Amino acid sequence: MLIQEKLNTAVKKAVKEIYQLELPSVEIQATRKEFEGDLTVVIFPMLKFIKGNPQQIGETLGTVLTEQVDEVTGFNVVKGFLNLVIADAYYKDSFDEIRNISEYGYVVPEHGSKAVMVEYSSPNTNKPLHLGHIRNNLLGYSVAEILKASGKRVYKTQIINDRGIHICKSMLAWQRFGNGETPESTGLKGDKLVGNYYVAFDKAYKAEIEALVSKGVEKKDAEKEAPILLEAQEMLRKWEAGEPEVIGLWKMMNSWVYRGFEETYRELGVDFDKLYYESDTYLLGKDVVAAGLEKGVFYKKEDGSVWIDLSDEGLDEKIVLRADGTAVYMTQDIGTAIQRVKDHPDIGGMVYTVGNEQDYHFKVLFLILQKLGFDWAEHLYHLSYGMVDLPSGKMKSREGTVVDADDLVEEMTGTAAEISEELGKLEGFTEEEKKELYKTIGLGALKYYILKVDPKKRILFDPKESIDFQGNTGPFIQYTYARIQSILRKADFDYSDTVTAYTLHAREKELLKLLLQFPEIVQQAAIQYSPAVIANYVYEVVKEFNSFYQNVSILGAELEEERIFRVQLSEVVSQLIANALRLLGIKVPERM
RNA sequence: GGUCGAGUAGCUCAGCUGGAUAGAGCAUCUGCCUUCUAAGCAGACGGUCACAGGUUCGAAUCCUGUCUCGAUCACCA
Repeated sequence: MLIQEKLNTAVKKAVKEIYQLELPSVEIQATRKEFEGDLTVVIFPMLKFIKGNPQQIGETLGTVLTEQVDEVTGFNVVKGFLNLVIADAYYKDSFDEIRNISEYGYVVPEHGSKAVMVEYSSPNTNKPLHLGHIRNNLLGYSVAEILKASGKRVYKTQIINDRGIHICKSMLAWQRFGNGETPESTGLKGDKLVGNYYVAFDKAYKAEIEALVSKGVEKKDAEKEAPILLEAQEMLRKWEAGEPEVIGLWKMMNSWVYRGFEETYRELGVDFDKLYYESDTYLLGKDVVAAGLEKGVFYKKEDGSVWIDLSDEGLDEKIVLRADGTAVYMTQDIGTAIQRVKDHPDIGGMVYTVGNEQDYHFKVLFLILQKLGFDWAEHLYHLSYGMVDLPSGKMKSREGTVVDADDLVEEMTGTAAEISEELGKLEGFTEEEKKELYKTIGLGALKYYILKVDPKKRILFDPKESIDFQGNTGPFIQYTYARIQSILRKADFDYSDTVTAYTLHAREKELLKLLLQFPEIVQQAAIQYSPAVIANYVYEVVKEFNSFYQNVSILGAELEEERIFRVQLSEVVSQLIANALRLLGIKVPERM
């Protein structure tokens, strides 16, 4: 049993015996470093029930707890805080337990439990991925891993926006200006090539608008009448009609993009269990709307369009089907959600990793699904995150003001290489191994940089100020892992046996306290859908370990039991680092 | 205008289910590599927790109002 729970009951029991009172709760927290003790019972909240001065109550309770709870070996009272000293043995015994758990902190999902589907990435197939997508991918992937570790079964998915007017724009531009270029003929990554034509379209479109305006057409009208836009719209109609030539072009260009995306995902280390394509799902949802009409969830306006009234929930009316019977975005999302549960009947909830610009959309979507009466609709979560902005403002693909995902990864890898070579600790590494290591470190820096920030905060990314490799960073944490591996390689004695009757060094005790928190941290991160919780925790552990490492001799300790225990402790810390970083999608190096 | 989110050290961020003197990193400055990897350690400097009220024994944290920034309120996705 955790000592906190034990203290909780002991305090309640003591209060009952001494004051004849039932305490509803007891507040126990970690003792602050500047005071002596390990755990602190806060007396103040009890004053509502117990009359008296906090100092005295503290003294009384401290005496009783020391007598009745084996683990409590001493206490002191400062103002209304009862600081308890917990026996080394408690921490030491707990350590010996977790030492033998292979994935300490992780919970194995129960067989037959409900699954969560986590959606992330969901790109358009007309342009390459950029820094905004990176945040989305890293967040979604990490939250999926965290949910898994917290004991949930998880499906990772994305919906690929592979159709629509924006796709037709790049298709049309390629048809017009492409001269038959392919990724093979140009040596360009497929998504980059297609993205270039999306930009080319925009350029041509703007030129046409300007030409029209100079002929005296109003700008607003010009934007609607530009021939190239009309042609793109016509192409979309042809696509919807299934015209073979357009479909062929569409398939070809999308396949280029997919190959490009796959490469980026592989580099980033994210993956998916199931892919959905908008071209398959964009017609879904209409039958659900019909059913909802019958149930009275929706209503029809005179022009035939279908709406839902959410004014009772403080929202507006929202259209769910156009007058001509075609679907809107909302219709699709309703249909897709239902389709997903049809495909995976074990789904009990879903997480949508989508930027905060769509907060309203998801609020409405979830309400609609609830009103339609699906039981899983109670467990939908919009993992909303802030935009990644540049000092110059928003990233815009059309205007080329984006930080390209591949470029950024390459840059980070390059920086990692520079620093590594400067430090020159990689004797005996093959070129291949070095490349692998640089990627591990570069990605570690990037991923940690993005994930340590609370998802809902926006990130201002300044390309000129490169991401740090020192301090509260991914590489620092990786470095600590590598350091420990070095110790383990050098520990040429048998350290498998449990050390008994050991007096903990103050820094060892601090480390053990932190280690014991990990399972709770994983749960907290899952409840809050926040990789930042993991990131901040692992940083704290690593800082504490480095302090220990620098101030306490491990392999050079005088006593054999010290050497053994400290190597064991180091090993457990390194496993914890690896397990925590895995939840962030960050790899650990054996050397660096 | 309505709604939602953010505002903490020069910069980037923790802390937010109320608890002790608000913590880290970067930057600046001081020490520490003949001892387990100095991407490190030890320390210094740095704060009107946007502002004003309120609740409380106690508020960065909860409530109200104000200000600033962002998003959103489309038969776009």
